[in-house]
Amino acid sequence: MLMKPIALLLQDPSHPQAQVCSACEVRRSALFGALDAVSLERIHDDIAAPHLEAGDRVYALGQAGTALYTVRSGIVRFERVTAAGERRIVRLAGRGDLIGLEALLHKPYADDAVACTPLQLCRIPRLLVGRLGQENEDLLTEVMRRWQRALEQAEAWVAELAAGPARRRVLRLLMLLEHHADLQGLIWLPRRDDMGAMLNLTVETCSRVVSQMRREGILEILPPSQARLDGARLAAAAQTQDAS
Amino acid sequence: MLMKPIALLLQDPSHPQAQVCSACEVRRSALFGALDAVSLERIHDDIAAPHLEAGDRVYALGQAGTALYTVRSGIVRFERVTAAGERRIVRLAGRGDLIGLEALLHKPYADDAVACTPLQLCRIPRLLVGRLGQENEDLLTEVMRRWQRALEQAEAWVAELAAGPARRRVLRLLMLLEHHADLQGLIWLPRRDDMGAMLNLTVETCSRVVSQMRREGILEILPPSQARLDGARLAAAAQTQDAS
DNA sequence: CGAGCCGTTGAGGGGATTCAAGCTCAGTGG
DNA sequence: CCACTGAGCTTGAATCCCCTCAACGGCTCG
Repeated sequence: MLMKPIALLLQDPSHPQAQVCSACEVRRSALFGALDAVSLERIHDDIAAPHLEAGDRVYALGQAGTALYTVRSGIVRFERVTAAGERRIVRLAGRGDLIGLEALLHKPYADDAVACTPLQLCRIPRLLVGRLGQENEDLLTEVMRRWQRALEQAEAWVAELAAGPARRRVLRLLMLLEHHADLQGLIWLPRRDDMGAMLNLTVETCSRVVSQMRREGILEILPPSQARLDGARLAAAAQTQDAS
Repeated sequence: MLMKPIALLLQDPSHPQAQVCSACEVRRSALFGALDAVSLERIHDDIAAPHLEAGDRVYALGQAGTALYTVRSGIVRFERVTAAGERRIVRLAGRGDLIGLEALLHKPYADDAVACTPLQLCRIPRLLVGRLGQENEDLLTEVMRRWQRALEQAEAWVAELAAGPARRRVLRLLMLLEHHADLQGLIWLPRRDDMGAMLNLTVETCSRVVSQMRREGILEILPPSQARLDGARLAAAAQTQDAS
């Protein structure tokens, strides 16, 4: 059978998902960046692209997961309730990240995954990855890369965000959020209680520290839930903080 | 070619490592538990079984890793230095755990890995896993399972050990160490400064809390660096702590 | 316009840190 | 044999940072 040229294939209206995938701005960094166009063709029908609002839940802890998700835009937080009954946010995922990997292992999800901002996802059924993985070595390597990435982020969270004085924790969080800034250079500024759940601080302390930084010109608050950072002052403040 | 019976194969003195592997007490839970005896035969020559003392380093952050390790006995800690220059322990690994997974991806190690107790390891060259992985689907699944396990442990660390009052953090740490208890029911009791690096507390605070728990009969300190836990009192103390 | 959510600010108290001193114990050498 | 030493652990006292409790303001929405 003759194979169509890739350009035509990806514009074929009989493969509506083809256009989404080929146009996907995160394809280079996304899971299926490891696939060639021919492999890509076969998967279009299986992928949905749900859209969520801030606060919506992607999946729930304990749920028997049958899919993973690529984050095309927006930020996802992973949270769980501690043995002491407190809500804690243990990690964030952003554009290009692959979440819900545990579904591949037929394990229930290990956390609640919640949208922090409006969210564009690609829903990838577990079986699809299993099928492709048998033929395509690179795909499995790519999956393992994502696992390692998540692990490193979780460890960095322990080291950088869970320790030190309140001001330093907030500074480090802002530096992390800076990496998820949108095209206009705006960051998502979490609600104070979410900050608290991330940094292990109270709402009041978060509010005080953020307000202080606003007065110092480190950030400019732009409702709703956004802010513009002054990178230079932020870096300077972090420097000062770490020196002490 | 005729295959030898497994029992003979594994006792074959021409495969000295065969005896170690077949007798390995962690084989059921170890990486190569996914392999059959025939596959197992081929790998013996490639595996070394180093022995380390407490304080020795398994590998260093940034090192270009060419091997992963199975922990046959003992406890390993993963530590890194924060941007603020403080040493932080971000995770532990114990018997049956597979460490240094990032070597599979040709990435440098993400942390320092240090022996907390005398340590028996199996050193598994990266190339060996790559070779076996191409033939054996289950092996790769098993590797991914380890990755997920490490991720869940890191997230649990954030949620349970990095938050709450000092007494609760120490209680939770003891409950974690309880899972790594040896045959006599003794746990590894970290030095106070290591506890501090795990729980984000000062040496003095750790000392005060541990001493208090010793007076309460929750634990009995047995130098060097060991202790016997009173499981019931520990659980009761944790219960009380979480209720508040 | 009142209700409710979210953020902010103040005052007071508490738990961890800081600073400091003394303790135990193993190793060393006179 | 024992004084000496240093590392690790413990304890005390003072300080400080964050938490708790409380009140208030801005905003959205019914």
